[in-house]
Amino acid sequence: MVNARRERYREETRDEAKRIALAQLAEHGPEGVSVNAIAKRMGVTGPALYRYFKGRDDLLTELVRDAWHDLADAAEASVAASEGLESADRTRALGEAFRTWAITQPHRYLLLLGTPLPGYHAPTDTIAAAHRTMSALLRVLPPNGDGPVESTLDGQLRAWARSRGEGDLPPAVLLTGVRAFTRLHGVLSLEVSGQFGPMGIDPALLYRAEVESLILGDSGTRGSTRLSGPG
Amino acid sequence: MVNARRERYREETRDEAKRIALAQLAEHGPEGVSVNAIAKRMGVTGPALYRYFKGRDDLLTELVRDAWHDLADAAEASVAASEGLESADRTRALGEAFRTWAITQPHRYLLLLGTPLPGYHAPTDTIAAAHRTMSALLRVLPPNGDGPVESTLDGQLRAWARSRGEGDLPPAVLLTGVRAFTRLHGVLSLEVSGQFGPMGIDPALLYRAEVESLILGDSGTRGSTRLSGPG
DNA sequence: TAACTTCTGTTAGAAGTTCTAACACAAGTT
DNA sequence: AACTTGTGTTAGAACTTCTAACAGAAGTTA
Repeated sequence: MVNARRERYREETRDEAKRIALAQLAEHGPEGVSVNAIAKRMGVTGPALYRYFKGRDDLLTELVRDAWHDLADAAEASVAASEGLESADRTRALGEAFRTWAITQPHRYLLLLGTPLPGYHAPTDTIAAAHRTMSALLRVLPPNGDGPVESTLDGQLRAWARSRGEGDLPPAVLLTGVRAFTRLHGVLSLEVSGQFGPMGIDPALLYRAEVESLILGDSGTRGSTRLSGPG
Repeated sequence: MVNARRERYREETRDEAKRIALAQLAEHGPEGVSVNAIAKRMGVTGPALYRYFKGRDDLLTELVRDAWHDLADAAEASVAASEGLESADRTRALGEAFRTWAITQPHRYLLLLGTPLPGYHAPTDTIAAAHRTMSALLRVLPPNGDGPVESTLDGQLRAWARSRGEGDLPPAVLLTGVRAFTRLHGVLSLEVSGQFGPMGIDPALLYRAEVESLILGDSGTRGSTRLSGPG
């Protein structure tokens, strides 16, 4: 039988370590997350932390896991809060929520979607959390996708939808969702990695322009099926 | 007076070190680039390499610099090769060239546009190389941007164009270029970091869909000026 | 040719890192 | 009270970056 007090203490210790790791991540980047340094800040010696994490990789994987869940929670919260509004405003709300989540903790966003960690492989519950985020997006986007989709892609989208238990959604809608994500990520990714800095362009304006184009649906869902040149 | 033979040897040594560093980067990621290991593979001791690079950061900065120049060269080569073709086909060609460059050396793409290196600051010639890439894009994209642009963004785009000696291009065209880049990067970034793997969706199809939407110009350059919701 | 300077390599070592092994002791269970 | 489990310690191996001091080769100059 497991002791509850010990279990609670263990969880608190793990949380404290992760909190400090997150601070290190923000300050020095992924390479700067040091088990030894975390332990020192906690007032214990380095090897003590190996009772709580298998190693550095395990600790980082945990941070990735937590971040995905946190992002999914934020997305779902936005969708819940915008219930009753029209699709355009719900999309704007989710778009802002997504961007806010990203730019208030750029290091975390990059942990999820930047350069992958060397030996990292996503645990299944992390993939599920990523799916939650995508589902939130699909729930608010205007249903502009209703045309036929190029056949290869059509099959892949159907298979993907089935695997996540949303086999009822038409491929065109799924495609709209995926493309919406890649477009928003395109701007956010460059913003959080500081690429717009030297350009003097406000990424918020670019980002909102993308959001509006998603709402207008003039974003090539028609053209998306044309995969080769004319003629 | 500088000795030419020594200078040449020095350059060769630097190149060899960078070649090995690139191999390490591909195999073990940015964290796996080790000065010591590079030296060992070259048949010298670790400290010897410090005659050629100030340190690890200096070496990595060099890799970033080279990669930007290489990418710009590839973009310009594509633009030169497609001369005479119509805009749509030139855009397709450049799009494919960009993607090919990225997916044949994902680690290098991520070095440029993934998680930034801790203490990295772009040298001026690197920024110039990035500008070359953008200029190539602007040269082939269809001139769909001719409407008015939201005033704040308009000013920022004008200033940006002036700073790179292309003050004659209208802001709407510049905006089209920037947004084209963010969209293509959105797909590529997720592809090279392996995010589409578990989804079972072929990123090439998504990427080409984005390219086609850029060609059709239905990508929200009209909607781009609407930065807030309707009334 | 001899002397001097510069370049390129060496070894030694400081200060880090991750992580394992062996040990000490407290906490919880039987 | 005896036993098991959890949590911490120190010691140490095998790495890392990077500096300091020294050795010798290469190139320059008198």
